[in-house]
Amino acid sequence: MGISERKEREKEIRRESILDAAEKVFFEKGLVFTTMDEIAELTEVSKGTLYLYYKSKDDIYLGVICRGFDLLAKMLKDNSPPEQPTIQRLLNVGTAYYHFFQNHINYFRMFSYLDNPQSHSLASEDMLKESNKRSQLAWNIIIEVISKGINDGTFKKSIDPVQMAIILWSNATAIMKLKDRNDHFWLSIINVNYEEILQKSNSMLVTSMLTEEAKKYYQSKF
Amino acid sequence: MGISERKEREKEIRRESILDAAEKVFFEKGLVFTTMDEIAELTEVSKGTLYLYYKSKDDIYLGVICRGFDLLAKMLKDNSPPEQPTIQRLLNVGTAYYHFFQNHINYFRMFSYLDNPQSHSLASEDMLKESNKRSQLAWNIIIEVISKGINDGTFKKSIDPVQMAIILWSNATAIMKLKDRNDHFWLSIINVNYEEILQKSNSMLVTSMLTEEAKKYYQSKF
DNA sequence: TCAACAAATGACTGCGGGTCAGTTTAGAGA
DNA sequence: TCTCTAAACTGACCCGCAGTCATTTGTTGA
Repeated sequence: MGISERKEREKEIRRESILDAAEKVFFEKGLVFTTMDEIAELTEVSKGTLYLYYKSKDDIYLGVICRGFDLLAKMLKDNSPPEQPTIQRLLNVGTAYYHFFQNHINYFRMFSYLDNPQSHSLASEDMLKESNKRSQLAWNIIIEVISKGINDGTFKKSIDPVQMAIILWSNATAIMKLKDRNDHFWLSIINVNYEEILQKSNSMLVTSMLTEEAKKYYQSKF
Repeated sequence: MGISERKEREKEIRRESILDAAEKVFFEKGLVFTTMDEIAELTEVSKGTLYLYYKSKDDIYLGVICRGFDLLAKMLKDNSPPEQPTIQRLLNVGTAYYHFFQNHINYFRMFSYLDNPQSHSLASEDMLKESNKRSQLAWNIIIEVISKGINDGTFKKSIDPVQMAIILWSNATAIMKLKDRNDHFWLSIINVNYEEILQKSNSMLVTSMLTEEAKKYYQSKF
């Protein structure tokens, strides 16, 4: 009989509807200033019910973060079709990340929750693993592109794809975070063009990856 | 009469003794799990007194962060005496930062508080400005080194010192954060040698800065 | 010795995450 | 159609903690 399956589906729907509401409130107020009562009210459910579906406020937060990773992975994937030349793919991945940053800044900001392991004590291990799994999907896309580039002679053989992915990703993330901080808060060091910095640092790093042939071939790009 | 001066001094001492205590607790438990009662007890003072000296828990946290910046700036400065060749100075600044990361990891971790502007609403603007001022000291050291390198022909004229400082610093910070996260928590992607990554990315970036002459002269370094 | 002022105290308040005893609902069996 | 039971749901309540403030303690200068 399909009853237990239907129940399962309904449960899933409720889980999602909690995330729908939570997302709205988190986007507006951030983790600290969001209360469980607000989420409950917007979900049209009692506070107690929230705890039937998620172990803690932090777990709900991680639930929303998972959505962010899924969206990011999708954007990266859609913008780096395998038929393009490798270097174009890599540049497109970078561009897609920047678009994610611009158009889904709320998700982007939520990600920094994961940077601060002190706060994790409040989150369940399950949700941490889950969010980690989702983030892995995004990583794999870049790693795959770099690997392919090494095989097809675009990038130096000496490069380790995982290492390089970490370098490129970290660099981009760090600079976008700074940009965000300066866009919305006072501490701007004066006029710093972060988009330009991102461009420059990225091209420095990518250039160092290229083989001599690829460099000749693509030098018009830089 | 020197009485008001003495009082002033005593107040300063008390302010510092609060930070002494707070530092211990924060280092051990982190911001979230530290209570004002604990800090009060360790300072041997009542909770109310804490609020005579600092506006909030977050302000005390920022007070400790300021100490971290002072220490960092000192370490960077001590390790980059102006008489050294520029490139050596820049590399030494990098090494000093890494030493700071290794030996004063607690301060390093506290810095990420500033990355998350959402949490700032609880901190007073005064303390935020103060901590920002202290961090500026560290920035200035790198900017100065790079500027000098541009003048003495080590680095390309096309480089903007502030931009380059941001790039180098962001890169190093991001990778050290990842290393920290992996050293102490589960989510390690497997065997990733972060020290090597730091080395590589840094040398990629620094190499791209060098003039052709400097490259020839120092190529043995890389 | 005392008035006036400053410093320090700790019981108290308010808030919010999390709990759980009790209520409602929905499906199974008669 | 009418129980009966288990699962879903509820919201009053608990507890820990940041921050407050009326009161006490200490200091200074006359």
